Amino acid sequence: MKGNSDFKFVAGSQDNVYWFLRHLVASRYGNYARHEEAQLRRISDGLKGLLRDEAKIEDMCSVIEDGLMDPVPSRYGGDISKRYRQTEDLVERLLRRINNKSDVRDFILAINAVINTTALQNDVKKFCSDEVVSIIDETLDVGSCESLDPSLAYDALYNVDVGGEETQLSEQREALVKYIINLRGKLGKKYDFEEDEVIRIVTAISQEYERRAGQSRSSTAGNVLETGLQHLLERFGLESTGKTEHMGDLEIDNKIEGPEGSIGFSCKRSLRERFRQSLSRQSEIGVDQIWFVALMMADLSKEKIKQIGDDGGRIYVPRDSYVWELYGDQVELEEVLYPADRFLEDIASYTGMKLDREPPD
DNA sequence: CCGGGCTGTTTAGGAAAGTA
DNA sequence: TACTTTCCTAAACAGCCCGG
Repeated sequence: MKGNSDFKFVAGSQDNVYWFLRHLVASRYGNYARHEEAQLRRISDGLKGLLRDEAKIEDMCSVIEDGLMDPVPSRYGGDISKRYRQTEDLVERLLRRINNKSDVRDFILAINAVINTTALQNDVKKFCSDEVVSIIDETLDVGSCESLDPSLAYDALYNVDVGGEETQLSEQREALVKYIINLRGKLGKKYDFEEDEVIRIVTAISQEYERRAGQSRSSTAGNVLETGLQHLLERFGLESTGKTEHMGDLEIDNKIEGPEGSIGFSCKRSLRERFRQSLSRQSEIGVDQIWFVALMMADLSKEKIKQIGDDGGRIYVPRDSYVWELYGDQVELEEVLYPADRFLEDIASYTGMKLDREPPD
């Protein structure tokens, strides 16, 4: 523990690279790798010099501590800055693992790895609005059909979701595989590591990379659906705000205001506990109803559907889903549960707008 | 097995601070 | 004053875990 006690937990060094990576990225330590890449390079160069000169370990630790703290402003708004406190914690966690020269070498390896994998993450081709638009247009058969079919709207969103998942994951994996192949060669030749040491380092990097990559996939998935819904509405000439709105803890992804009614939309892959945020507050956001589009049936319990209905919302599910098969004809759910192929036409009739089925030139 | 309650990393966007 | 940068918070979930 940090503090005055004499007890010190002595960590094993075999997972050094993993922990160094983890700490350099952790948000509780200020996400140092994202904010101070250039400084990490300087620290790494400095340490390499000290290793060559056979400097004392204490001097290397000072270089690490001073180097990490140096670019971080200590005060903010008359108080100690949050980043400064986070960086102090980072230094403490790193230094307790650095006791000899091979720990320093591991730290240098971790700095290189974190800089390289951050670059990989940034360079990976994102599944962006161009791809969303083309998958939706292909599903609707825009270009070859004489009249757009609104019943394909849900299929289009579903295809976007599946395509996004596939694309993003395989791009991220491809980048990692290339990097690891290259690194593995270097670790064997340049550093003379044993095979099991190489594997410990390579898996540390992979494990940490996936932790970050997975989080970012989750982030972009929501955006992809929002983009998809907006494009669908545009294709069928339904004018919408196209932007998410926050009213305190309440969020909707899109909004349509027609002459006869207004709808707030909430697109979700799955419907977890947060959907309640959007409900029973329609008036605050200035819409008559909130409609949900959920792609995954997995956690759509009857209780949840009822709750959406009690708050005057609707949810659209595909006709060939088990949810529709079981609940589709239940009188108590008829005001809340609707088949997905009616989604766009229901929007038009509820808001008093007209669907434009004309394919673009 | 389920659902509630929580993780961590990401992004967006607002407030505060810095600069021309 | 107007613009830019920095700091910080909120919210999302191609998530996670565990008690009843």
